[in-house]
Amino acid sequence: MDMQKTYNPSEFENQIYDMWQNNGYFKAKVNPDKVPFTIVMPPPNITGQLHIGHALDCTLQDTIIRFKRMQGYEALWLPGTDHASIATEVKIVEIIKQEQGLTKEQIGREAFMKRAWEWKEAYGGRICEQLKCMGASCDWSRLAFTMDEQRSKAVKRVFVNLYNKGLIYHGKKIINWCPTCKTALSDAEVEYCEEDSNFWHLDYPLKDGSGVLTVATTRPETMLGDTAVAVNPNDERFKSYIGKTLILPIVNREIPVVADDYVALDFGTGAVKITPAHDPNDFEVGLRHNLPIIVVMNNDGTMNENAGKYQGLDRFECRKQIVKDLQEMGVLSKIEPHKHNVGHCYRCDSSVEPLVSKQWFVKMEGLAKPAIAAVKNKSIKFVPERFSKIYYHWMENIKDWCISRQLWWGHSIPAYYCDECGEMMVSEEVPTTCTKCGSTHIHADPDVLDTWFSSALWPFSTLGYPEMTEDLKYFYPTDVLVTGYDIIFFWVARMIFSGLEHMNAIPFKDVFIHGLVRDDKGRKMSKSLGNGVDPLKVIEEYGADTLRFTLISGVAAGNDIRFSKEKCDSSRNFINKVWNASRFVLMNAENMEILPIENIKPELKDKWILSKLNSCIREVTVNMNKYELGVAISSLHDFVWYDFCDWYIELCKSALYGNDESKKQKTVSVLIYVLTQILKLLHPFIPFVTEEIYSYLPTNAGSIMVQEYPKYNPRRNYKKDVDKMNSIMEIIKAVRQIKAQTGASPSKKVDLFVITENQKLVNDNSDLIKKLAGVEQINFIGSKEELTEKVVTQVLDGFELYIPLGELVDIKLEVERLTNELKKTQEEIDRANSKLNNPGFINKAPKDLVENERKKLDKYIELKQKIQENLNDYLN
RNA sequence: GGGAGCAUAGCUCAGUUGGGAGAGCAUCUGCCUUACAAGCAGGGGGUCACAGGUUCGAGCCCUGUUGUUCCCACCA
Repeated sequence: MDMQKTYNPSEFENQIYDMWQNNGYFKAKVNPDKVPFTIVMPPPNITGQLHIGHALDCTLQDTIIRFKRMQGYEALWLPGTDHASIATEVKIVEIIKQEQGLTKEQIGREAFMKRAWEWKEAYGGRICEQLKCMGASCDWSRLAFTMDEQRSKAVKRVFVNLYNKGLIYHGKKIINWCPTCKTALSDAEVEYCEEDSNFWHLDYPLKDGSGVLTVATTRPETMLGDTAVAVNPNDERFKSYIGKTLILPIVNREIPVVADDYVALDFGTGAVKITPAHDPNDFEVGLRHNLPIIVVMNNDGTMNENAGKYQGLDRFECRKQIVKDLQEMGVLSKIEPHKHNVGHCYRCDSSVEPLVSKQWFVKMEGLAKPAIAAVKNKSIKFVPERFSKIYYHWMENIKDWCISRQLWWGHSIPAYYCDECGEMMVSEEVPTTCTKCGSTHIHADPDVLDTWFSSALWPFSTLGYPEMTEDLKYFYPTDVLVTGYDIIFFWVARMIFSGLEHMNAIPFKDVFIHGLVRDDKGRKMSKSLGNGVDPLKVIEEYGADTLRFTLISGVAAGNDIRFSKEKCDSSRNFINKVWNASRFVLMNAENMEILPIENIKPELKDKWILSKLNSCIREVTVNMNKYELGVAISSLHDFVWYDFCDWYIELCKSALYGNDESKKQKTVSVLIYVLTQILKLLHPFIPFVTEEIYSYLPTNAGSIMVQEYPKYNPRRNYKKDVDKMNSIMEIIKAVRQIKAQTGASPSKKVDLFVITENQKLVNDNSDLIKKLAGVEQINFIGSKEELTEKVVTQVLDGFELYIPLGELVDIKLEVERLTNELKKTQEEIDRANSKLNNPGFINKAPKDLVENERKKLDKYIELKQKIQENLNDYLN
């Protein structure tokens, strides 16, 4: 026994991780004799540092995969990282600026990519090393990267297939444009937030001089691109205006008044300026009325040549200037404060401009249908179920997905153009000659793909797609996807339709959704608040097991959890408890031959703990299968601490400290058995400390992580013995309670007089009662009359206890205690009576329940009578 | 505007087919009992947000109300 006296995780966590890895325990392979269980890791960004959210994600997945591995599945947890197009590009741009003082355009695309790859090689693996500190048991030999060669093949194949099926198209549409990142964004990448602004009312004069039409706008600078004003065809106020011509102020362009249902009668002025190039709705109106599209902004958010004298001004600068000019011209008739939603780039937070631009799109309608059906028909299950609603809503209202990005870091779009005839070619291989005119002057599409385009293929691209490999056949579909609710749209939904489209099979069976980790006050962790918790710091201070335990204890599917130092403390205390209990068992097991549990005839207390262990196993297993990790771990916590440590170990002490060697051997053997089961049960949650302790067990069979997980054994429920043991425990508790209430020292040995019909039970377990309750002698009496001393009384079900306490017996206190007991008992009787006197209950409630209630009533009536007798004795 | 979650002890939260309200932390009392003071024993503390309804019986199911958090949505 060379376990350290105190639990000190930093002394063994790293070595244990290396040991696991060196033994290849994380590796999974095609194994026809086993059932596969697969999780693909949501790939963290290469730019990312491990944060508490990763830590939660990682802990949940690792706990599940370790559980399944121990249950005998061929468990694969496949890790990888994401190239994170925008985030990484921003980072590299910064680096180049710092290193060389240059912009990306200045250093050029080739040099930029070279630098980016260098950075990826140097730092892209950081997060993996950090995951290892968490104990992540992923198969690192399969580490994938969304932009490596294999994944690039998958992306090309998918793009070309979709294109050939007509599901990808190149077209000029209105998209979300980030002027800072200078790229198009998908709808999902835009975050809306309410901002205070104004409604500027502008008077557009009629060409015929007969008056003005007033429009209201929140973005006056876009008026430079107006090509019409729309009114509702049913709006009596404006019927006469329809078809007339207005003169657009400043620009002096003639624009028509058109009628369109889109215009609401009861909002704004009832007349809407139409800027097809800069507003999604206006774009639609423009299409319906064949309006010209005039783009007035550059890619960086400055005004372009179509903006006339405003050319070169930033869009917000231009807004101020135009408002001022319009005001001076007398066109601005009203400024009304107005709150409205403004879209922001999810990466850089600058406000997004809707812009007409030529981009690549995925046609969503056909892809969405089977993806919806897969969840509807329960092929894929969301846990908790309510997230399927969110999924449906998004999928049912989905618009075409803009997948091209005007960035450099990412998958190139496999489209090529002939310089001479302009023919477009889409293929996996780079074409050398134009398929139409035979020219060899060909250039590639400059755009890259949305990062999520490659992430969407993750469950199969990581397993060998586009080749139908053995891995792919065996491990796909994967079993569960574990992720936060924040990326259901970005990722989960897209994986589902991609899997169905390209693999013709769902990518995973379950989607286990977890929430956000918040700080101790329930606030989101953020850089600006400075309330972020660095998981690596927590590991340093408490160890990875404590961090894992803390994260899982709070978790209920889909709910956010709060993280606090206090929770870490209590988790650490629990692990410390396990550590010390193990140490105690091992100390007693020294130089002792351990008997196999099958060869031991269990005593009452053994049957009790084995039954409790058995129900704990059931609880844990049932809840793990429901992804209720928080409930599972709390069952374990309670069993280990209360049943095993507080009771069972204490119950064993009289045997351990006695002289009967065979009894001692038997006791130690049961202790070792139960401890071993506990360690195995705990291992998926707190892998390091359980491995460390397991290695000290005389009976250890190698590494705990490859042992079989405990199974529920229906034959090991000793119900009657559990009841008997409970009676003994009740007696012990009663004596302790009496001591505490009378102020007797806990260490004071007392004599116990018992009236019972079950003397044998008490006799057989007298050593336990003596040891745990601090009792000197147990005497059986027939009636209270036999007692000569002043006593304190406690009436239990089947046992009347009397303890002579000499001068500590305070009659007044006793009367008070017994009166109180009497009151409680009477309450129970009343409660039972009110139920049993209710004909509805008697007739409609289940029979056993009614029967139970009757038994309780009888029991309490008897108890009451005895308490009353005792009370009367004191009163006399 | 639509949808979802949450509301239970001082604090953080469990409570899964409806059948006597639970844990951790905090608090109070007493214990250094040779695994553990990061501990042990004993205790106090709750109209389960509010109002109705279904039921013999509701923290749990239904309806409404209030408070709160979040998601979605083009109202210029």
